[in-house]
Amino acid sequence: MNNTDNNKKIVTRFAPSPTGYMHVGGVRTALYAWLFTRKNNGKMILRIEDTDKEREVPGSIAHIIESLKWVGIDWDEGPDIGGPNAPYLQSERLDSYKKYAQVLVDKGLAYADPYSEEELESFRKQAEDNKTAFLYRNHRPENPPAWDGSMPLRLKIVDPQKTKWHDLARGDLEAGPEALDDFILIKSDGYPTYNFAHIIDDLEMEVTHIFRADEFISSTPKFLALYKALGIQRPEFVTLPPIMGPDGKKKLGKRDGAKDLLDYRSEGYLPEAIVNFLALIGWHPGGNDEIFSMQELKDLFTIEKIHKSGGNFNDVKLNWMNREHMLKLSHEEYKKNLEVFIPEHLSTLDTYASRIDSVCAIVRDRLEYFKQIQEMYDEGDLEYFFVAPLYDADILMCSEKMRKGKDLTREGLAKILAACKLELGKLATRTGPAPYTAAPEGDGGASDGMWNRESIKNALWPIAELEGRGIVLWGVRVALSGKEKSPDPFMLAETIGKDETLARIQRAETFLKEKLVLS
RNA sequence: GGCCCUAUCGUCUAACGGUUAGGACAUUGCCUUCUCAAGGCAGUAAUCAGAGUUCGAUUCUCUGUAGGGUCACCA
Repeated sequence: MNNTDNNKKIVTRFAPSPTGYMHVGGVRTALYAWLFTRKNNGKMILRIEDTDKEREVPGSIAHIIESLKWVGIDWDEGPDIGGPNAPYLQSERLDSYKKYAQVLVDKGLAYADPYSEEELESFRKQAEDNKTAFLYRNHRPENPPAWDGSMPLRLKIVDPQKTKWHDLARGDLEAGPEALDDFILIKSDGYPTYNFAHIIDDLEMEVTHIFRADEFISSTPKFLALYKALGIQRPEFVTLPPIMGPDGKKKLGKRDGAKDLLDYRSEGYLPEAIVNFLALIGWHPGGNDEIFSMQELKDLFTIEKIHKSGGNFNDVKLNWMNREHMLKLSHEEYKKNLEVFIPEHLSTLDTYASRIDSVCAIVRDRLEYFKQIQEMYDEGDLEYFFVAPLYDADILMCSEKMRKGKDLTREGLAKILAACKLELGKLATRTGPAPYTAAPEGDGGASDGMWNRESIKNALWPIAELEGRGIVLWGVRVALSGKEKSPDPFMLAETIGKDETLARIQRAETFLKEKLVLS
């Protein structure tokens, strides 16, 4: 608090345009600004750049706000909460732009553009034919008409020269005089262009640091010319490297599959993981750590560590990272997140409440994002936890390889299952703590005859050693799950409970015998 | 095409003139094992190219090459 007294308070802004949803590139810009602001006890402003009425998409402002909030980004002033610099919609700040535009007109640094669209187009074509860059200033009207608001207003570049400037993230940058042209300040519809509006707003809102995307580098000379014309000091530029699509060929954009940020929410990604992942495309604190919480990112963040080169958005690694964050969740948090995606068909069953905790624990190692539980369901890998499965004789009988030379008939397997049932029947019904916490290592709970993973294993083991592990454990497991692939039989038995375990083994036994008689 | 930016394993990256160029994801093999998953161990894999500066370049300079951005009454 007291160490920044001598310095000007840091003010940043995130200024999206309401032209649709928010994608990961935009979020990353907001994230860096936010990390920087919060680390330095600054102030963050949310401003909506809605000067293009054509492209505006209704509802996007609310959608953007929701997106930002989801990943944990907040702001001190904005259209939703107000503030001393209100309004925060550019469309409501037209008077300001007009005021500064008039200043420039009075100074002789801005003038009305009298050309029609067709005339402009022919100039452009001319330049193209001559293989030179089109510069409006080469066609600047000698005696422009007075600006009455019906024509576009352009900035007059008086002395186009090479421009040099410093960017906090990119270092020293420069551009030739070709980058400087008489650009439009106010459009003929009365709205300002981005180029003009953002500079006025940043001035009035006293923004000190502009975090922006890579594509603004090329228009920076124009901004600089405007700052100069207005006679004002510019904020610091912090230009972020681009995020490329998975193929690394193109800047990630909506057209190239950049998803709506909120899609990640509906797929069961954790906001912490998204933030962690995004933070590390284009920035790294150094060292070998990769998993960071929002708090850690905030503590570690420095502009100096922002990269210059672009990075790819690789969702395979995002999935890995999401799992890492899922693993950090407490059981209760995990369960809460998971249950959103469990089909109602299952969650309304009588067996659901007593088994879901255990299912959470089993599923923990297997999911990279919560919606994958639905994929499990679709594959038939979830239902058997709650409902007795149907059997397939070929699956119930394990493979030759598993038998390790031993002969096995259906009747033989039925007998083995009967023996397993007998042994398991001797165990007491579980009365202890929830199964997901009752998986003691070693012999804890193994000798007391309680129904848990360890005691189940001990009950089954002698039979498995006698008849062959492959045959017995496979047989019991499939009797419980009905599936070729599933968690091990001990976990399954523990999860579904003693009664259900015995009942399912009985069913499998009967199934084998009946099948035998029938065939 | 003009202007501009960038360049380390397939991908995300570490290194701020001296390292056997490190980690992670992915991939491959092995171990564990009743299957699947998880886990453990191991392996393959990079400084775009060419000049210079330097005792020494991934690191600094230049050229080339490649990729990207931008040249709107869009932001």
